Amino acid sequence: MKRTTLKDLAKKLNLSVATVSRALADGPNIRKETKDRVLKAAEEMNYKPNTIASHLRTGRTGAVGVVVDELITPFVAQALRGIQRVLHPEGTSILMACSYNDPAQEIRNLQMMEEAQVDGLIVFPCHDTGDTDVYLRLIEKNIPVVFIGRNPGDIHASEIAADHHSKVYFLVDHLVRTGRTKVAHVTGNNPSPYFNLLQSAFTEALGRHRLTVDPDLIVGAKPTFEGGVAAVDELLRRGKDFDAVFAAADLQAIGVMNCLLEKGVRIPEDVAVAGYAGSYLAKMVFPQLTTVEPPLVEMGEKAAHLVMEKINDPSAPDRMLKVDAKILLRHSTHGPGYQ
Amino acid sequence: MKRTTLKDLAKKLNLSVATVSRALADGPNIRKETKDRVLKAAEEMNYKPNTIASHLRTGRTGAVGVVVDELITPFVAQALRGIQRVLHPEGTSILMACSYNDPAQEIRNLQMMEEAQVDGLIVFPCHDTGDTDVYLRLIEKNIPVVFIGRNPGDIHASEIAADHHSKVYFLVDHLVRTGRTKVAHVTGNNPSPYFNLLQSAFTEALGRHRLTVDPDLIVGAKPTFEGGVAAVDELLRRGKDFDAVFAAADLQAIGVMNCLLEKGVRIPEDVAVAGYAGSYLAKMVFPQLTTVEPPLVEMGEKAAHLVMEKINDPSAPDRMLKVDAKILLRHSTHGPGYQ
DNA sequence: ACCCGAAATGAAAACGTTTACATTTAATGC
DNA sequence: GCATTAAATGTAAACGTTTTCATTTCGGGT
Repeated sequence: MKRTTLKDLAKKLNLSVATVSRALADGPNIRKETKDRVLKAAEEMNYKPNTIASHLRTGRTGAVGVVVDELITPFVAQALRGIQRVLHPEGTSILMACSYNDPAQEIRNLQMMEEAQVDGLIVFPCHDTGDTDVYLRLIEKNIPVVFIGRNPGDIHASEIAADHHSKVYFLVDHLVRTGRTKVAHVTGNNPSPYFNLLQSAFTEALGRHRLTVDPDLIVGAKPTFEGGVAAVDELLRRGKDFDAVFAAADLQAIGVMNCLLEKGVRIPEDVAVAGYAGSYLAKMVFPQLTTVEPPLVEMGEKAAHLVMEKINDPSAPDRMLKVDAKILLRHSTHGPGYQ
Repeated sequence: MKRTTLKDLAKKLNLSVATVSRALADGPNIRKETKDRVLKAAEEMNYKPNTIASHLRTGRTGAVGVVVDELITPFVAQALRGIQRVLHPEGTSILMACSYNDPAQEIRNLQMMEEAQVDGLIVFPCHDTGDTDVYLRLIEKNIPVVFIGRNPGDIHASEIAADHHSKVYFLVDHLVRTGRTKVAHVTGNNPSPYFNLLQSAFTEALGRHRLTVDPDLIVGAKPTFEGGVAAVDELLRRGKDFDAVFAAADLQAIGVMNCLLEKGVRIPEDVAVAGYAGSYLAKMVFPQLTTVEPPLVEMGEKAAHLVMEKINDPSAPDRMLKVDAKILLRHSTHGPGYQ
């Protein structure tokens, strides 16, 4: 059986389509009594508004696109929780696409979002950023864009970011203060503003203790478990001694740990391992991993709020929100005995 | 500046809207020459079809809803990869919603999908299934539904599932053959068809070796890391000796491992640990976890194909596809020396 | 040159809302 | 009781496609 439309309701109630429409949108200019009549009939005839028609008329799709760099890590998963928590109650749905850390795919995803005519976009950019033209086009089209975690290039859009510098500084400082002098750093496989930022904080923290960075103890690797394993192999190949590893990504740190343990190295007695931008994964390994955990759910919520704000009021200004990441000192850097 | 419409193109080219539309949809009944003219003009005027209008006319949204039970585990993440790989090239977008293992949220998500008028649905049902009415309503509305992993209740819809029984049987059999006699089992916190299936295979495999199941060695726990930790605490509290643990979920198994290691228990020397329905997470812990890995990407692809098939031909039959999960024997059950 | 069928194009309705504007009804003040 | 204004309802256009049906154009066979 066909679905009920406003027309059907109107006919049934001897009203015009307009009044029925007004009765359902609870605006003014409608008599309480007729409103009730309409609501009752809508209930009876199981009326469900055709959102597509509404979209055509209003020029909005009620959907926000979420383009993520990856999904395997809980990073995005957690943030999505915050996003969904804000968006769904507002009746906004989430159109998702994953880029799998491939800039070309990221661009395709954005184009798809453009075609789907989303009302706004929340983007977790890939580490390696490609072309930024799509972003500029979207922004020119007045589609609000909010970045989480990174901003590819210098795009004029809202952004939610953690204060990486101070956190990395604290973490590395902590490693040195607890007696480590030969700290290795596993960074990204390609230079990016993000990884460069972490590395400079790393360098700065060591410098504070009059330690110079040994280039042989800096190794680039994919931000994955396998990257961490490969990084350890590379470090060992280089033959320089190290008593701590600070990895730019948690998955790397976990790979580092696994590889070291495999080779009989004790953690943290022989080598301390610290990760970064982690999540509950860090708690699942043994020994549990010291890391810095951004408030992912909160970041998602903030991003969602920002995008909704801009959707509802296109003249709203772009905003750059800083969030405070939590430093979690655990056994991978100081063993169970540490206070 | 306003976006270009068919009308604009028609006016510019002195054609009717109809012909322009036909030219762009590459059907028959259009002269090669005019088609080229239209295409050229469309390019020049940067014409982008208004998909919303098209949706209204065709009654399709070009979106498939994906409702997932959780996101933290790579389970769904991997399957999504398969889904996206199939759907995106067909121009179908993915409307996502996560239920966070809350049946009430699952129902709300499904309602949201219904309102968004998705063309079809792929669902990873929660462990605890609530009301199945929504499903029945969706199916009655001729919205194709494909389940992955589980089928909540006995709903007449397509389904992609792994052959759990034989895999669990194999795994438990393997534990016994490698010398374990007191095998504990961590199952779900609430009885569900899925967990019951695993447990019965577990019982059957032990029975084959004339081992009876000690009810004290069966413990229910949430399918999470914390659930695994709690399960070990409970087992130790009960005081019965055990030399192996088979956990129904990988996160549980990892929690079990972590908790045991914390207490100085050696894995696998003292206790062997096996998980189930895992993913690359199992490879990240130390020692690496023995588990059964469903072909997640493939399952996602199959689900996507099934849903598209049914969207394109509503009379297509429902199908129940079995996939073959991979058994991964690793160090958590037999140590590095094992062949 | 004429007719016929096929191919190409045009006219217009339809999809189901929302909303500006016009009209009717009700309420208020004198 | 009548004018004035506000509230409630109706009319109809619009959103941008797709598609049915009618019309025109074209090519080929006699």
